[in-house]
Amino acid sequence: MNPHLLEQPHPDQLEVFLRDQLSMKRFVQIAAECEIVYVGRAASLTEAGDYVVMIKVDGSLQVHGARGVKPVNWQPRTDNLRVRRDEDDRLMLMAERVKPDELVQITFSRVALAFALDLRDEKLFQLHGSEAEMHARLARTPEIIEPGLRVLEQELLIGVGGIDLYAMDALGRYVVIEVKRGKATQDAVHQLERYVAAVRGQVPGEVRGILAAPSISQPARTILERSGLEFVALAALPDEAPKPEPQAALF
Amino acid sequence: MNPHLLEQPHPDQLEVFLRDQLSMKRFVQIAAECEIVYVGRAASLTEAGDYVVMIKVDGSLQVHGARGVKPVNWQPRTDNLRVRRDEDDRLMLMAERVKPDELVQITFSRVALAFALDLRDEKLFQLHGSEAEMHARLARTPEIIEPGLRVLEQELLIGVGGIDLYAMDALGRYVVIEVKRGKATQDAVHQLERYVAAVRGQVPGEVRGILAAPSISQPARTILERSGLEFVALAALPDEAPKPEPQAALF
DNA sequence: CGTTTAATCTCGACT
DNA sequence: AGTCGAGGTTAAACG
Repeated sequence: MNPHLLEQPHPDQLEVFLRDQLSMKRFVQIAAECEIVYVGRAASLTEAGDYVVMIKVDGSLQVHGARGVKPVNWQPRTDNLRVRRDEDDRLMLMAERVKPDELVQITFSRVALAFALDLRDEKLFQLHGSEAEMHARLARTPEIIEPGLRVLEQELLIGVGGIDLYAMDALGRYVVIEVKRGKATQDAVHQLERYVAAVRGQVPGEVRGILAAPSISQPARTILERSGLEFVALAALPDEAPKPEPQAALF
Repeated sequence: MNPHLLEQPHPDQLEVFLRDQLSMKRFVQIAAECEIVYVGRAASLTEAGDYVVMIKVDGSLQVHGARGVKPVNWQPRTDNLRVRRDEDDRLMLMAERVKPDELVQITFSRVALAFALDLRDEKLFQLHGSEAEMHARLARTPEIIEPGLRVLEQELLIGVGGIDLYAMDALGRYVVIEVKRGKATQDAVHQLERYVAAVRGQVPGEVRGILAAPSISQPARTILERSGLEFVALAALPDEAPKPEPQAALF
């Protein structure tokens, strides 16, 4: 990874370092006292304090505070990354984005640590338990939802979105199925309503709407029943990975 | 910030370092070749590769790859953070959460850099342009939406959610207003529909529904008009912060 | 390019 | 503790 490291660098030193390392598109971090200004979709102002700035090889920038997974400020896709000095000769880093028009501007006061790394690109990443996997499983075994159900389409695109599963029941009625991997909310009911309405405008006869999820919130159930739609509880998928034995906890 | 720094530490050295620094609840980072396993709401597996692990004072953990604002793996509120050795004597870090039951497990192979910092807690952070601010502004000056409008309630809670603004128009009709800070989508229309339906069940007479946003998507406008609801375009708030002059871009 | 949807969404507020 | 809704959501997929 070949780290390049600076401890308590002078601003001149850090300026050269940032220009070099960022133009080489290396992974760069700066731990420093700084203040941050953001202007764009919204606007934010952060008093001078301790933050860790992370700039990745794709130009994405994030500023982390002491707590939480979410950065205090960020820029997902920077178009222009600039280093300059302000009127008091403090070093500034500016991350600009064109669309939407946004700017994150960091002014460094005391810098504790800066480093750059060759972070080789990410390796294979596998995720299991996504909603897409649930669709596939239900399409293979639709009897989980209801006996006699035949799946006609998966991810059927209509004008207003995509129907997770489009099926026909044992009595020959069309069935629109919306699948959720977690507890179904009112939003999910609205999605289903929209899809059912769209299908009713397309095909003759009765159209059923089924929300399939591990569980459903009470308000969601209320509006679901009021709309004449149905809920089917899906059993949670069993976890296969065994947990390692407990150890002394650090906290 | 008093950084404590290790370059290419031996696993024994890193183990002691992690136990010490994490029990002191300092901000800790490790840049290393490692593999990551996650099991919980979903499950993921990452091949050995270069990642940067960040552990904050609140126990939150995130593992960053070469690209993107989002971490590859994370744990927002860790209940137990443990360090142990695997059967091949490689150092492992485990971040466990009880509710929901989740585990992120990192196995380190080659460690390039590790450090700990005293990251003093975050200073004042001000955000402007939130939806809450828009509510307040519209409640103060409802004539922006329509002449003769009187706001009766802000954030009125009904069974199925909260009405942003509840008002009465010049003709004495109740008006339900849903405010969005960005372009209004179909979801926003559904929310408004839900609130209007709830109010119609409570009060006599006509009830209007207004979606107030800077703009609206075409599909949203279609379903809005089909439901007999209205859209009012809000002028965007002017940006006050002036942009600094352009400089040579790094990329 | 706009729109839609999923996400291990996170995070805060409120019942 | 559960639920809802905002978010500078991010990011991917699709027309």
